[in-house]
Amino acid sequence: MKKTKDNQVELIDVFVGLAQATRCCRQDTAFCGGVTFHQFVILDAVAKNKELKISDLHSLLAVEKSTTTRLLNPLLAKGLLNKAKSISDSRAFVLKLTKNGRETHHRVQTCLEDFFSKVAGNLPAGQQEIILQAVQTFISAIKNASGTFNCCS
Amino acid sequence: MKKTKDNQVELIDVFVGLAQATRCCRQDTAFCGGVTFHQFVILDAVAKNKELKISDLHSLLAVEKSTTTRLLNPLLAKGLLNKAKSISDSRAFVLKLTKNGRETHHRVQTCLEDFFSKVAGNLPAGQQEIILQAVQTFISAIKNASGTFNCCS
DNA sequence: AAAATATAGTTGCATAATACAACTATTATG
DNA sequence: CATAATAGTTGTATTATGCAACTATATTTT
Repeated sequence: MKKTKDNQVELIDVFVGLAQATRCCRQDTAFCGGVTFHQFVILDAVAKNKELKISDLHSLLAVEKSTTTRLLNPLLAKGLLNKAKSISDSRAFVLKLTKNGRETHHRVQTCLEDFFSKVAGNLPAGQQEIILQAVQTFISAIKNASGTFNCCS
Repeated sequence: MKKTKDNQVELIDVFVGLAQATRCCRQDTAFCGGVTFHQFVILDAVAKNKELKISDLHSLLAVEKSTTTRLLNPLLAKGLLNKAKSISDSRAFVLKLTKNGRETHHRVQTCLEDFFSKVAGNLPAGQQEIILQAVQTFISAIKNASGTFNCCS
């Protein structure tokens, strides 16, 4: 029982800490170069995948499909992305970076490098990999727990 | 250069993973027992601290003070918390749990124990502590990086 | 002590994110 | 072919959020 209690106490602190730390990725705040975190995630996904469909973004962003539509809108309006009907499935749309979008993506990526270098530099030397792997393991644990439990639904 | 690039690639994935995993703590979604994550954090902070002032919550929640006011409102309206002028500083208010608030806090805590047990159970046996410490280290690294860099402001 | 400054908290305002439900169009399955 | 499933959009309502302006009180400076 003590053990469980301890786990809980630590875990709530970890969750609070995560909420505090990830505030820098908050949606409405410009992350880098006038682009929000979600917007960069979208640009980056499109940059890394040819033929990325809108439906691929739902799980990446972990939002409802209507939210994906609305997160996409400003990027389309700013002319950073193009939407074209998929040839293999005419319900779907394929996303591409425009020239402007490629430039923006590159610019923001450079900006992020600075931030990520700082984060990495704040980790104990020689332990970066171990720590990042531990964080990934923790992320998986949360996802699996949410899956079966749907996070206290 | 390669190293930096690798760090960035991994870090963006970690940040995306965090955004996905912490979606279960999203503000507007009931976390446990009809209470959102932030609401639980508030209840928990009040439960653990006598004489907790509203201003103590700003940093805990990592939000602007006006947002604290507004996150508090539903809890006050539901009669889970009491607000009383501090005797030591009559600008400030001290928060207390009501009877109802104590019951709710206890109920939600029990609900969270289930979730946290599942999370802990998904971590490799014998490595829970190490992993949680690594996550805490990572959180600190982000916070420090945001501090000097204010997250790409 | 008076004046200037800082802090605690609230409210007006505007905006972003978000989900759910209902809808259209298309594809897949019985 | 009929039914069900999927891709995506839009209407609607709610929550979260920050900034700026404001009141009231406390602290610091002169």
